[in-house]
Amino acid sequence: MDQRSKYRTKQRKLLLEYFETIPGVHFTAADICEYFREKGAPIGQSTVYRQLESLVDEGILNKYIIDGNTPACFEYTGRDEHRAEEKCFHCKCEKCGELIHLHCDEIARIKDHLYDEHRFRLDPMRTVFYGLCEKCTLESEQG
Amino acid sequence: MDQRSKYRTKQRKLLLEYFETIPGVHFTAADICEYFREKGAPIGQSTVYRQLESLVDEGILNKYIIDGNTPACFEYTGRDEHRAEEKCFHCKCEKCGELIHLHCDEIARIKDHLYDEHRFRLDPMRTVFYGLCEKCTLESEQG
DNA sequence: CTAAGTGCAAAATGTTTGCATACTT
DNA sequence: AAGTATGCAAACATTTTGCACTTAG
Repeated sequence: MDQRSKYRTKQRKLLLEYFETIPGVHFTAADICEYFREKGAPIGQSTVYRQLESLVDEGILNKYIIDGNTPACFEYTGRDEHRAEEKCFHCKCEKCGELIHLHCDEIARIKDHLYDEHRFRLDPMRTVFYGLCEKCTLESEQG
Repeated sequence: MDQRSKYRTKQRKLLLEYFETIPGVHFTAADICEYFREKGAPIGQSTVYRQLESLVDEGILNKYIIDGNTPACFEYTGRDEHRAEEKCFHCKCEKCGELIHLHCDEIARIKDHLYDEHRFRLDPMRTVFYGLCEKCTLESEQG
């Protein structure tokens, strides 16, 4: 389970530098491979997968699974305390893919409920609420 | 998108008969294949996948995608309004991988909150709460 | 020098598909 | 008879792994 990186390799630096230029943008492992291949500085796909895993583990990237047959989506959110913040949760629209960051005390209630009633320790940073955003709800209600 | 079955084949009947004996239970496509193989009446895996898809489409089964590397989970809820019951949610332990299936009114509150306060229509079937199960919580607090 | 990371190619995994055959209606 | 479903094996897509080699500390 200890997936943290210990060495500052060239590949890791390249990846981080790139991610910092695209905060909030969604990308797949394949996107990253392609980007560096086209740039003329290819990074092996196993390295990409391994670094992505590390970065998720370190909390530098978020990982979202849209559905089982679609490649996993990643997103750079920064290294900061952003995720230490316990009042933050994420909603992802199943239709347009929009990722919504919410700040709200309700998450604390959910967390307490899960622990008190079900002995489950919720990890709010890891949990993504799927559903429909306002825009897509309206669209699908009309036609 | 029209995945509905038109013929009542032997395989479909066998599947439905079995599902009716395990309402609320989680199973994967592989589980089903194995069950019928061991029973001495094997059903081809493509048939299993195709029937599962149909049954989800017809609203007879629910399908849950836990994460990209885990097989999809299905659950029989019945052919009736039963399936409109949205009191079910899923917790996945990040450590041991256990999937916990909870029936609880709280999910309705979360759903209402997300809609009332954030205009987000939660899809409880698609949403998985990540965290630590009781066993793993205890283990990590001690050893 | 040692531990960790890289990258290739191969394996693993879960699911879908092509097609000849068999079954439903 | 016509339309649909089956089941095998092969194809697919994504991700993981084994291993020899390279690199960071």
